[in-house]
Amino acid sequence: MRASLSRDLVGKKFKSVSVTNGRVVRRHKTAKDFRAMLEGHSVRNVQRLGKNLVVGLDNGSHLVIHLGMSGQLLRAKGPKDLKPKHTHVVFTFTQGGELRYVDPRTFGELYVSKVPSDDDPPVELSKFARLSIGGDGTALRRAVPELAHLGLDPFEDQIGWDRFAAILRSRTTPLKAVLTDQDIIAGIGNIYADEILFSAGLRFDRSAESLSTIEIRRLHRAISEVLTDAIKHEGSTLDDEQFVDPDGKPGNFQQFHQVYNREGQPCLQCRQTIQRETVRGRSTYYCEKCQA
DNA sequence: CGATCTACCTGATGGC
DNA sequence: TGCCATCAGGTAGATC
Repeated sequence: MRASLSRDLVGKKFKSVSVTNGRVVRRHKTAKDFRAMLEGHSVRNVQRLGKNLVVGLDNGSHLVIHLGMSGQLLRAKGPKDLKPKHTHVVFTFTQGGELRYVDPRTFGELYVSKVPSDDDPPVELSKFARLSIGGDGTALRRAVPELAHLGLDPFEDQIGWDRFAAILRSRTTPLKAVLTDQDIIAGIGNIYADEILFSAGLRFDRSAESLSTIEIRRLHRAISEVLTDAIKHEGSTLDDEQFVDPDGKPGNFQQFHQVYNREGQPCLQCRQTIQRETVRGRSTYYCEKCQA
């Protein structure tokens, strides 16, 4: 998503922004306020931190977009292109073309983070983000304080497996809860948590502190490996075709899922039947033979 | 402090 | 045909 938007948006200027469902800009007092912070400004870059897309503007402010469960960003040629149901925001560019935000469940949101000012108190990084030893994540958090609470981003922050070990050692929480806690590691959701745990050969309900050094290194490796693969195959689109890129194109990584959405099917490693369990209201898929 | 629950929404699907 | 329950990529904020 980030790469596709970057190719498309950099250098374009927001001509007008229309908001037809104020809920998706709920951080702003009014939709008008949101519009005013964008109109007349051009896009400098498109970055990402965790699950947030961060569109940098020419005045130093940032448009942040989180797709939630059902959000889509879709390119359109112009206003005569048929608008999908649940189109809540339309960005029109002076160079022509539109970008629409579509979101049936409205769990996603968009907001413009103010230009950082010198009189602002210094941004307080999250406990885990402070462990980063490099990357662009820290600069991004300072530029967008709303994202400072996020934990380590597997690509935007650098962290060795030894520091990763320190994060796990301090917690009795089940592994899956650690992986999906955005304030610890940013960017992993329900699908990728299950795929990462399978790749690492670890059960979702193992206590984080119970991992041996070898297991910690396997998990550390699995996080980058699974996410790198998923990005290479442009993400996971399930049967309802909800996740699509800005051209409406679905991803392909679902074809490579080892466990997610494969209840009752044979494990691709050992032929054992994949199990599904509901944990805190969400599905968890795993192989009881490959994951210990 | 950390861990856990709830509410926020619409739509698809399946049983009766 | 309708009615009801269940499930779906997420997380802020309340509460334990």
